[in-house]
Amino acid sequence: MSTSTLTKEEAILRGALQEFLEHGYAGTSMDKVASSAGVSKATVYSHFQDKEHLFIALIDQFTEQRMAVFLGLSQDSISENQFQEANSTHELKTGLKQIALSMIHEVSEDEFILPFMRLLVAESGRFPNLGKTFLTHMELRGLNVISEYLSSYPHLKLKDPEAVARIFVGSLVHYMIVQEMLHGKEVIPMEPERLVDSLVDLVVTQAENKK
Amino acid sequence: MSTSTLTKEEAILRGALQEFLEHGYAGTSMDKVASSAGVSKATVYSHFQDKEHLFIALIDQFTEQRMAVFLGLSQDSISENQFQEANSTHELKTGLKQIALSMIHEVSEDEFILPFMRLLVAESGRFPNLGKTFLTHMELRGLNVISEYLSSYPHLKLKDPEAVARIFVGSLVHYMIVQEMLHGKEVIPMEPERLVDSLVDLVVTQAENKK
DNA sequence: GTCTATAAAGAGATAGAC
DNA sequence: GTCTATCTCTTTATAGAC
Repeated sequence: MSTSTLTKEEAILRGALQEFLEHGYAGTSMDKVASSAGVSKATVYSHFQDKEHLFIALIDQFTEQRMAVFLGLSQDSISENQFQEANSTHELKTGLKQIALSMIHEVSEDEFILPFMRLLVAESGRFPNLGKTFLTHMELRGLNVISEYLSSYPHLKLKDPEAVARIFVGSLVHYMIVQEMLHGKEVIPMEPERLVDSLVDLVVTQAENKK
Repeated sequence: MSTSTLTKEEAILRGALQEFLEHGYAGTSMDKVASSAGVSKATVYSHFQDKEHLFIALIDQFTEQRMAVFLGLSQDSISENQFQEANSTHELKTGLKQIALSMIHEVSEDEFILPFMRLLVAESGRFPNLGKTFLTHMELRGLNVISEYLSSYPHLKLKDPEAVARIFVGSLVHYMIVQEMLHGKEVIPMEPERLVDSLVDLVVTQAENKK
């Protein structure tokens, strides 16, 4: 899909994405959005009531897009792991490790995710629905994927798979917030494998011992 | 310490704290800082070069203050738990649970921590030193406290206590980000005890099984 | 140091021509 | 729908009096 086929509205949303992700809500001017989109400011206002509506429309669109991508990915992850259904703890470990590393990989590959999360955290105080929408559409789905994956292994009799899913996802998200968003790589470095190995160990070890 | 004994500079920093925490960096005007501090704008500029320097000075001061409080707290936590040095896994569980719950409690008690973390995440892209300072002065210390606490229990032969400390702290921080900052309480609720119990179980269970 | 007043630039939003 | 030009208010920052 080339730039020349963009409608004005798509161009505006694309320009808005770039500006809002880079400068935040208050730090973004409608002038910059317009010039980044290659249209006039009046055109922006002919498509979107005001700055706030543009912002919300942008976040909604972005969340929806990412959700589609994410759903595709998690489908893949599940089916990749489902043909290994011999359910040894070794395979569970491999599966969990793969899921964790691919989560980390996906975030470092995608140039938009980190600034988007930054914006989400920054503005969910003033725009509470931003956080809620993200959580119900993205986070909850991610938690369910992990939770069901954990529950599907009979050896792993977890008391509370939903809570463990939060721990699993939370450890990884926090790791990325610290390492990437707060520049922890430079001041408190830790290789992804170290975190992931310990995480998978904590979740799976008890199953090994009960064997 | 009453308001009347504040120097102008202290008053400015206090006003700046309120405004920046509530409206973010770009969303805060020097006019509002001045009026919130009860001084004129020119006075603000006589103490601080410009908005950026004021902001950085504020964050540094706040980080230093909190660090002092935090160091006091973690001293307490450690000594509270050190007289229980009979090191049964039951006591380890109790100690970890207490640490986790007091972390969560502390955050919900303190009206400044959440907005501060929001601001930190929001602005550490444009001000990388914000994140780095926070991590070296606060996060790293917190991780070390947990890490040393974990290492101090002989039954718990963790391969990598530092990584486990990240998982421990990360799960809790992520939980608070989701529940409090992104308003997860209202859309994907989960009681603190559920998370903490599972977390402590994951960390300690393997020690129980090796007993 | 501290104030009032103001300069100079940038912001959100709209009018009016095409 | 789309543009240029503009209105109006707010912003950062400073000049000058006390």
